[in-house]
Amino acid sequence: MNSNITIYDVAREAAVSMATVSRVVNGNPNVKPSTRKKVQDAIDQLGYRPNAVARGLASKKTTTVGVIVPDISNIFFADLARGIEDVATMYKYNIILCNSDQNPEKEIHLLNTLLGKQVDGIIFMGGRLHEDLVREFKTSPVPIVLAATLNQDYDLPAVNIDYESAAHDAVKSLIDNGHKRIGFITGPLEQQINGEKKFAGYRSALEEANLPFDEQNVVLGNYTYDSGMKAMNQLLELGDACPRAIFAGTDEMALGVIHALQDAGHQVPEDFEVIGHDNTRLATMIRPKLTTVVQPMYDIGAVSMRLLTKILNKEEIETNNVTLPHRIEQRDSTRS
Amino acid sequence: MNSNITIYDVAREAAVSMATVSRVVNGNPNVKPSTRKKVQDAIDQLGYRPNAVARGLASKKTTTVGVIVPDISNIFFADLARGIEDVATMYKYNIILCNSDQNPEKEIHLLNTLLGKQVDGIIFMGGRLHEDLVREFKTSPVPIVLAATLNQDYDLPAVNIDYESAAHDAVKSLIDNGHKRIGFITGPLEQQINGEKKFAGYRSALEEANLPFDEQNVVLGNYTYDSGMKAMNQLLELGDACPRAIFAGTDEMALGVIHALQDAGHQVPEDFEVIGHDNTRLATMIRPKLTTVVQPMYDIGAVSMRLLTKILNKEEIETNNVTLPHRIEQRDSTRS
DNA sequence: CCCTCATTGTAAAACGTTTTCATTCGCTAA
DNA sequence: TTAGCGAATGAAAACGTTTTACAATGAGGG
Repeated sequence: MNSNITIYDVAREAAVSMATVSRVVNGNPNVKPSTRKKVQDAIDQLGYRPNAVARGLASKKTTTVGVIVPDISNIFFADLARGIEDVATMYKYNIILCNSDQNPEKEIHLLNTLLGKQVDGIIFMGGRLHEDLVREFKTSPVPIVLAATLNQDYDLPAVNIDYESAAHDAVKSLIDNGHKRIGFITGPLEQQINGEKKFAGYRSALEEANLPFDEQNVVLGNYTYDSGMKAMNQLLELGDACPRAIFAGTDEMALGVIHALQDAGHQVPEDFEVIGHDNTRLATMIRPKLTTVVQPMYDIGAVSMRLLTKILNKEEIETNNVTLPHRIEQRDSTRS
Repeated sequence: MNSNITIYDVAREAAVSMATVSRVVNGNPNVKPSTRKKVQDAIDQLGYRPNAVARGLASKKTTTVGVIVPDISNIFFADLARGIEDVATMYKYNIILCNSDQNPEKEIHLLNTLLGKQVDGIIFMGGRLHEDLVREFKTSPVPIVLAATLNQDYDLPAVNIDYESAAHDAVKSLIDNGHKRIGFITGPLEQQINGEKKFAGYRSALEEANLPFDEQNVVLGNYTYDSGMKAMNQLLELGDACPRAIFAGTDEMALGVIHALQDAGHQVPEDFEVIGHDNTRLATMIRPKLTTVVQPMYDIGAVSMRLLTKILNKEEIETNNVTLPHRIEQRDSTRS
């Protein structure tokens, strides 16, 4: 257990060279079984624990990957992180976790810190990729994969779902239920996923059904419960023109929407239908249970990490840009 | 930006020795301003980025701490992690995050992995401390602090709230509202916090009010929403003997309780009063909003990390065992 | 003008591994 | 018997820092 036992002590104890000890520790097959045993015994007896830092210096591999997320206390990113961690563990990697708060300067700073720590790779998640960041990514000495994050040119490894088509499907399901006016509560438009993809999906579904686009049906939030409530209340002020079907960009906002409606004396789904996005655990913790687009965050995390290991192991890779399937989970906040 | 620039390259570029470069990088004052500038220029021009692994080997400090939590995807631990990370950043540490799933073998394995990686310290959270683990903790070469985790002998650094008194207060508030029978839905009793502390608080509040303890009013759950529903439904089967006031061990279970009641056609707080524990974000995402004991997870994380830095810096420490204040947040699931 | 001492810089030894290359050993085949 | 060969082992050089011990330089006091 003592931590000042070095490979050299083991070598002396087992009467071999440190190279041989190293071979045993690393499972190198070129060791005679009898010496292997001798060394293993010495290791057990001394309680030797290899120093990963020294190992990292000598081998230039740290078996550690950096993970940058906006905010781990958000259930959404926490799920992602768990997916990453699980497959990291599977491949014997550890995770250095960092919160960026979506702050571009902090993102760059964190990237540099991680590179300084010689991580073997990085998984990044953020709403918007500042061009400085992309430049740094492209010159990075270690591979970087984007999780649930789009980059303009699709030239970085990334794992996403098809946000446009997901939004399209959600809005279409509302239209199919007979709605002519659909409310859309989304996150900041400068984030590509909201501003381009989800928004495009919303519009294309309207167009497809020959419904007019009306700017006042679109309200911006910041992903939170409160912003969802606020957005819905704003919509409610439209009076008769208020859409009776709402597509919210996150589950948390959808909960806010539902509660805003209930607080105003409306029934969901009888008077208003609402559909969320992400399928976090929250979705089943509300009455009525929330119909939502499932974005499999855990899977995105897991697949991102798997993709990273493939790159690290130089395995054959079909595509750098993987798109995971989405679907709509029908629950009780919409009429089926 | 190139990562194969070493301190030696900088030294050559600036025409000084590597020791001087090291001094500049580490802010050692014994460097003439003019040389400092010369070195800094070389660093900037070459895009030198110190290798933290080499630094760690030479200095025996990695500015990295390990964090072991049961499951980061649980909103509760995620909050804790954020608290830890924030003050870690403040003190220039990074976090290696690990999920233990409360599995004793995994906990020991993770501990050893972290020690192998030469972390400067560890923050641990887990429901139950297996004695093997405690033994390892006590012989650890680096300091370990427990976050929201009790250990039998209170001889390890730890940050908690007074769970017994918190539970007592919660139950008492229910009694003060006129209830004679109080339901208690808690987590696994082998976890000290549930089995000893919260339970003791529950009983002492009853005793204080001269109310009888009735075993059938206590139901075990596993912290989740579903287990909360199930537990409440079990209580409901008591018919007329069913307690009309419930103290749930976590917010998530409390949500389950409320929904179980509502699904059965009861009104909260008119027919039943419910009080939760933790004050996670969930508490305000339900109707009625949840009255709950606030256990400040973010603060516990932050204070744990601060305590760890104090130990690492050998700062003066009042007490190894800090108890943070708790309080009850009155909302709408109880009558005030 | 010499001596001493503080200041600044240098050289080199850690730190604990992995890895390269050479060497030894034990056999087999000639 | 011995040359030849592959497998097993060892010696020592990296890896990129920090740190220690010391040398050189320069300033100030006598």
